[in-house]
Amino acid sequence: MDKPLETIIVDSILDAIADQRLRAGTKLGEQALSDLFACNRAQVRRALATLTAYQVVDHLPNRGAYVATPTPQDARNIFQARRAIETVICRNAVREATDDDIIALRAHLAEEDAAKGRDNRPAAVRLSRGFHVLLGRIGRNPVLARYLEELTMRSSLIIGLYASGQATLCAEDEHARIVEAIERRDEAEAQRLLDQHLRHIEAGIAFDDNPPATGALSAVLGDWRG
Amino acid sequence: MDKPLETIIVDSILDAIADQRLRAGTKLGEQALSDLFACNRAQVRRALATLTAYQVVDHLPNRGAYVATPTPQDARNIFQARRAIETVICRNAVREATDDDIIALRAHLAEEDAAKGRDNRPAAVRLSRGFHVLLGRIGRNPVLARYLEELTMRSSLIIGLYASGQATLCAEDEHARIVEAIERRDEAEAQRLLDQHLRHIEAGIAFDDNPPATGALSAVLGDWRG
DNA sequence: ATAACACAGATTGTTAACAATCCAATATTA
DNA sequence: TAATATTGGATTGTTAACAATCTGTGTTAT
Repeated sequence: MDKPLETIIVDSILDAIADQRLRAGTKLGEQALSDLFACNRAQVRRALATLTAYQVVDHLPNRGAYVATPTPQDARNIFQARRAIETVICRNAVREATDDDIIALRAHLAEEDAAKGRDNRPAAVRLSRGFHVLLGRIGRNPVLARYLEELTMRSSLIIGLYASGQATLCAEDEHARIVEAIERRDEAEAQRLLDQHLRHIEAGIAFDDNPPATGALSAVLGDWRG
Repeated sequence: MDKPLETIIVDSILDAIADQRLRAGTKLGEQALSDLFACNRAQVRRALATLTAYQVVDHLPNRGAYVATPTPQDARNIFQARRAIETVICRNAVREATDDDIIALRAHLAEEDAAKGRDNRPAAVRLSRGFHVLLGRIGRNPVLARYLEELTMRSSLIIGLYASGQATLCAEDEHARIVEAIERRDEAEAQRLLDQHLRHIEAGIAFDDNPPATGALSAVLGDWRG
């Protein structure tokens, strides 16, 4: 079941963006990527077209592809969209979560807790997003889940741009309270908590400083071989 | 301001799908498309990658690209997503619609009415979708607007598949009532009417018969030169 | 010293030829 | 006759070479 290489390239870059290893504005050179993934430029080119369609990459004609740099206005729109979508996902989750789903959620909370205890920020970032993505899967609507994945990815870019320094990760107790509400099948409360949670994240963003630093591509996209 | 050709190909195909000129399941051969748009296959290939990312095209490895064929389950998910997204768009529209926006909405209603009067079904289909897209623009959130465009496109495929015969177009008086509510700045009522409108469309779909007919590509994508 | 210009290297965009895969029609065999 | 093999044509996937464009550097002229 070897996946097509183009999929691997896309997923590797998406993972790197979600984990904040790839920062906004980083150039994604065709040659660099084809070297990294040991393939020809055509495949890289198609992968970049896909990522551009996902709006996590900006493609400037004759200049190349860059990791998208959301503006503050984008950020507001993205978080409004997240509230619209995640609210419904959350309602679905309350209605349709199985016992196994609840177990998975609790396990995830434990992982988040552990990562924060170990002061492992990269893991904490990944797991923080992972909570929302997991909720998306439990919501049993792949259409909404996919949009949520896109939006959480762009949220990672936003947080990396405008809140890199502070502890702007999802507060884990907010996640825990949402899980409790889902377990109680308290639809209204779960939705209220999630909406508030998203507003907290958005409020924690400072729209002033923007350090557009960029790192070496090979260091960041190292071990893509599953 | 000549657009890149890839964009023209993508938009042409999207327009054809939105207008129900391209039906679900139609094969999009690379050779046929490069002949039609007078370009080489590489550009067609990237355009198809973009359309695949938009989920309006299915790409089967070594077999080619086909216009997506949403399942009944897809349809339910898509309409739930539309309700989530369009409800928020509608609220935004009520809050931020300018006088010019209202004028544009009324003009659109008139066009819809005229097309229906002339029994011009292709135009009616296009304008019916156009109403929702226009609402999306007035909502002033490009992120939500883009998702809505994707979803209305897929809705066109669904209606074409499962409700081709009947008069399952948006009832124009429902559109009119929504505009009136927006004009009155009656947020709750506008949202209620829109939600109901979407439920009506969904209810009008019969999930039994599916005629996967397919037409000639050149007849359908004729005049792409702006 | 600054600004405009020109050139060289690097990067993206395009094209055409070649390889691999699939599909349908025909031929073969029980 | 029905099921399976085979074979030819068509379609997709890959590769490499070539053209166009951009970026940065160094030069020249004011």
